[in-house]
Amino acid sequence: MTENLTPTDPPERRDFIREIVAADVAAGRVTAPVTRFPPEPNGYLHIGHAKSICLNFGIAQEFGGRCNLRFDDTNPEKEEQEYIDTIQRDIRWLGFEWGEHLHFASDYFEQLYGWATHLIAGGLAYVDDQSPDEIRETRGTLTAPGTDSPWRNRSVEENLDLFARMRAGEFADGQHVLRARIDMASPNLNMRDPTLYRIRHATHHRTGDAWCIYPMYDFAHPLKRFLLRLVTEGRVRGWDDPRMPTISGLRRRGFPAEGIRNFATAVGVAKSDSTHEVELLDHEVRDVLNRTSPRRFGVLDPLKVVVTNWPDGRVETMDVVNNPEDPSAGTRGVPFGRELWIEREDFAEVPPPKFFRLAPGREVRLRNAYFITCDEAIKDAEGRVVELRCTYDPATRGGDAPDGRRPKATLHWVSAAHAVPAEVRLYDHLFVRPDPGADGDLFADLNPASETIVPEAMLEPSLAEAPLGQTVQFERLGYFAPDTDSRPGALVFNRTLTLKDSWARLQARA
RNA sequence: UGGCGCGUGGCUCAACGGUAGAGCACCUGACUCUGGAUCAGGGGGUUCCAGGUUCGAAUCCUGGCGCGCCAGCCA
Repeated sequence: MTENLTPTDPPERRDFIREIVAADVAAGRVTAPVTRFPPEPNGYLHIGHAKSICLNFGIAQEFGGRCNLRFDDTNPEKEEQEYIDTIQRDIRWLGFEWGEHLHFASDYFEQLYGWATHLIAGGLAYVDDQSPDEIRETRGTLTAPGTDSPWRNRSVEENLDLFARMRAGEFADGQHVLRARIDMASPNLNMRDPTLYRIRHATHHRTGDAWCIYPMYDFAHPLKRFLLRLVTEGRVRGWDDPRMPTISGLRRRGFPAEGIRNFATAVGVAKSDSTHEVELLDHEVRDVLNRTSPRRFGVLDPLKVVVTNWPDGRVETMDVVNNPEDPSAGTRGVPFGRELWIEREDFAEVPPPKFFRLAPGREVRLRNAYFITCDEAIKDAEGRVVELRCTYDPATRGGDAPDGRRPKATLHWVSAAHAVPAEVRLYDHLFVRPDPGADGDLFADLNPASETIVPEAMLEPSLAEAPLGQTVQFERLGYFAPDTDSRPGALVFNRTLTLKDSWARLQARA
């Protein structure tokens, strides 16, 4: 037997569900809660599932109980083994474990069938011969009651016989259906004799052809179809596209599991349906990444700098801190030479007010390297700046001046002779509005600029073997993660998130 | 012209009959070898409206108004 989970510290404030569980435990009604996460294996898990996973597994953990993973696989036409595998991988990646408590609704088909038989025997269910259209027409409307099916009052014996023959495969799809006998006039549409079983001659991914009738379930889940369409119609790179709000997509984009868990905690549990600003997720993710991600230098839009007083061919290795938030992360060597790449937007020929970076005649610090002063900007025939001629101050090695002078800006840089090129993919919101599809056409709201490809960014050489799963910070730019498309010699990075940028905000206001 | 759920700062939510709070966002200052991070401070609410119960109502009651979900042989 798998042991129950070890209790962890409960969150500071309890939501109403945890209140109920705590009260039940205190009153001795239960010793340890058993929760469940019941996905249907018809797609990839998304951020909404992540919240549910954190809730159910989280409660189990906090109270020393356990959480069952139960697949609701009752629709053979939409479900696939691939989804079962990826769902399990995603839950584990988030940091949760169900041990041996893995279940499938399909394991209980026989039991479910038995219950259905009992309902029939008790007069609570009947076999209906109406067509789907007829059933819809007789269900009534929001304001008008439905009407009884002509088959509603069959004898128990006849119902039992028909239901057994449904199972035996004597009928075609749609010929019969098993319905609960409740109230066709109920103001609650869900109570107007809901369908319990339908005939589906299809091969189930687990039970094969053992069954041709399948039970119905009564949840509702708006997102699924929505994401599926994006995938099947080729609007994104797949279920794990970094723009997709799936767990696999967030992981590929570089979001850490801890950030997603913290988000789930932060949004808490409300009784009503809730939506949340993406900013909150971003905030939690930045909070984790700021503490944990190694710093690296990468230039997205390279501008050549030639250090004219630097001897040709000379290379120095600068000692650069890996993470100022975490001294134990140590330092690394980064080569520095006569020719460098800096970010094009870090130079302005005519600097606007409050622009602190490089400009003709101005001195800046190259992070953990030297101070440089721009002497000249070289332009091509169209007047575009193509190269900067600068001089460095040998006394400022490491980034500090003996005379104590402090430049107003510190720039990231990459040695041109050692740089490794990489494709970098920048992401923006998948949709141009928070309620995509509200006007009826989901695809009309797709953001055409949700992905921008930078074909040749220049990265420091240590990034040449960036391992998958490691999100790094490109200093001053944001967080980046190697994409699954990345190969040695053909690196691909995803921008996870930008850093907050008060200069960009200033510009946006102007 | 039905059922269920819900209306609290810009956003998402707390407050469970006893001084309306938090996080995010925003603004200001300090600090800084990332215009990042961090720290300190600040602006912001007739709790949808109208009645009622109560010493006291965001909270309970009544009636409005508004929003969401529900009419698959999907889950």
